[in-house]
Amino acid sequence: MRLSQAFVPTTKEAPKDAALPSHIYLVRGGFINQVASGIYNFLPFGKRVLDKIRAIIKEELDNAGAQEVQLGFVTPCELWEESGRFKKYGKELLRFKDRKENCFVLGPTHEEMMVALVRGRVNSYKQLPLNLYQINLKFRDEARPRFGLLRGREFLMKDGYSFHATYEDMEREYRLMEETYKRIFTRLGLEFRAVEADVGAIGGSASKEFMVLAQSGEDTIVLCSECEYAANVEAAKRKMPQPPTEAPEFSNFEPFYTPNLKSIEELSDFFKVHPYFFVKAVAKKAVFDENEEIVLFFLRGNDELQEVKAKNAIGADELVDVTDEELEKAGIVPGFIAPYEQECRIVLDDALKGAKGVICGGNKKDYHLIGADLSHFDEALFADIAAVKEGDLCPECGAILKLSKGIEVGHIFQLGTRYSEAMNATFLDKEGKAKPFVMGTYGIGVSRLVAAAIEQNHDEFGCIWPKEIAPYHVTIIVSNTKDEVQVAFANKLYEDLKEAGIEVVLDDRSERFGFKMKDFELIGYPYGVIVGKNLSEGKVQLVKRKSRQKIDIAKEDILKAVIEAVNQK
RNA sequence: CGGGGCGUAGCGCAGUCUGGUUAGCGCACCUGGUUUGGGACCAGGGGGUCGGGGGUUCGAAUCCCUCCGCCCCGACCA
Repeated sequence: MRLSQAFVPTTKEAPKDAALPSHIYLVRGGFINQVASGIYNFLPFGKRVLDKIRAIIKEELDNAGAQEVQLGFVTPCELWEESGRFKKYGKELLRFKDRKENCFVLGPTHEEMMVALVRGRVNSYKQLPLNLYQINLKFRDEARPRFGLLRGREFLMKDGYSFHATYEDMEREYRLMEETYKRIFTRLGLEFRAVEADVGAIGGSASKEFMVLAQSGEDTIVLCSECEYAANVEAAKRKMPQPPTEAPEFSNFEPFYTPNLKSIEELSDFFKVHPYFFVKAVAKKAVFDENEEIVLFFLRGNDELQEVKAKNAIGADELVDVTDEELEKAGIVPGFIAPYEQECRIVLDDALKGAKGVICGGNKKDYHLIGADLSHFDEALFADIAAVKEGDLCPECGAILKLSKGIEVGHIFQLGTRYSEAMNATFLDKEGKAKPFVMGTYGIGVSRLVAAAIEQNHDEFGCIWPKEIAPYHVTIIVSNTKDEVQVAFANKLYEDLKEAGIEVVLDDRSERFGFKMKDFELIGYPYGVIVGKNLSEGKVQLVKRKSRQKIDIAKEDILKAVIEAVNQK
């Protein structure tokens, strides 16, 4: 491609609504532009990156035996009613009617469509297993789209669904997909982790998320400093913490006057006792399908509540905050809540099992109880509801755990029969009995990967594309387009590189040197060749985008040098 | 959905509080010239329903009402 003819509108300034590096550089570099909230156009270079990611995903999935299909983007409401998700999905599901008043939705995910496709066409265990996927547009009417391509409403996603006769076979496919995903993200040149995840609203038994490590990630992940253990903080476990100091000694179990002292920090100062020996109460309102109730969660004073784990522990749909007024109405004293004598449901964190000689609320304004003993509480009241924090110990090997931020770019689920049962999608097993398909589901955020790659790979000058997904491998910068010798040499090199199968652009625009260098850095081609004033001495320069280092190379050797650089692993 | 902010040329902004020539600046764009190793310079030029509608006023980008769009924090997020 000759840049003099390319549609790559780069700008010096970023649009004011771009905040994250990926958003700023993708817009400034002329890869994408925003059309509406959460909706983006892909310009030629952005489209090339997207297509490269897509091609790698397809190649690896096909290689693993999956088959690509393409489902309708507009899907009939009836299918969603069958699975029960029409009601459950909420406003994110964009619904509309056609001219004949038929109800449709824009597909946010395609479990229903895929089950409907397979249902009736696959009837026998002999036709299983089957893994079908598509790389197609999705639409979710997000309450708050943000971060450019990272959380859009319209986005490109690869979604795959596998169908099996048994759970064992589904688990085998799940492991195969995990391996395949690892190969995909490795080929994309990204630093990532596969982490244990919460299954969330989609349901199912086990799931793993693939996280691209980046500061700006929305997810917090827990990583072991020694072993392979990695988990989303929403699902992370830990080894039971040990007391950080010797336990305080209380001669009695009795109320203690603590005027206006509510926070653990204040109490810890007051008693000169480590927060670990306090019992912290977190009150939430738990919302269920049919009703809602106040639930009190109790933790060690140095722990925080992990809401997803807490929600799962009681099987609630969601947890919402409660006001002090609501608590008082229920006979609870905010700030001084004890795990004793409560009318409402209580849950204690596992770390409190067998706790003795601790300090908790007194169920009375301005009083705490010292010397409390929790060892007689019913086992059933305990659950793992605390957020794993930096410095906690690995549940697998006992080494120190660290926290990191990640961008979720892939998610694999052992789904089971939730959709096949609801939609009556069955096959006949060896005994001739009808059974629902055992399913797995596997997603990759394709357009999100474009942004994630930049979140992880950029500097103050612009994008630094991993080689596999760069829009082009190399740009030839003609320093002075009025210099016919430079132009002729650059043209020849351009043709030779194309001939050699290198993806190359020729910056033949009549711009000055600095302008072209800035564009090179902004767009982030892995390599640049500068054809400039040193050509008269028989030299050109090879620039690596990442290091921004320029190396003089004899003009006869540059072709070989570029080919070597691009092909080197 | 709750809280906050913004909307003036393709992009970034000033002007709005305190109403008053022809609405301005930088970048980008067009023409001519100079320049050519880090987003050049000189001269000339084009481009605006001041988000939409309504109102107040002799007069509205500016004040009032209303609708819309976009961004940020939070809630939410297979």
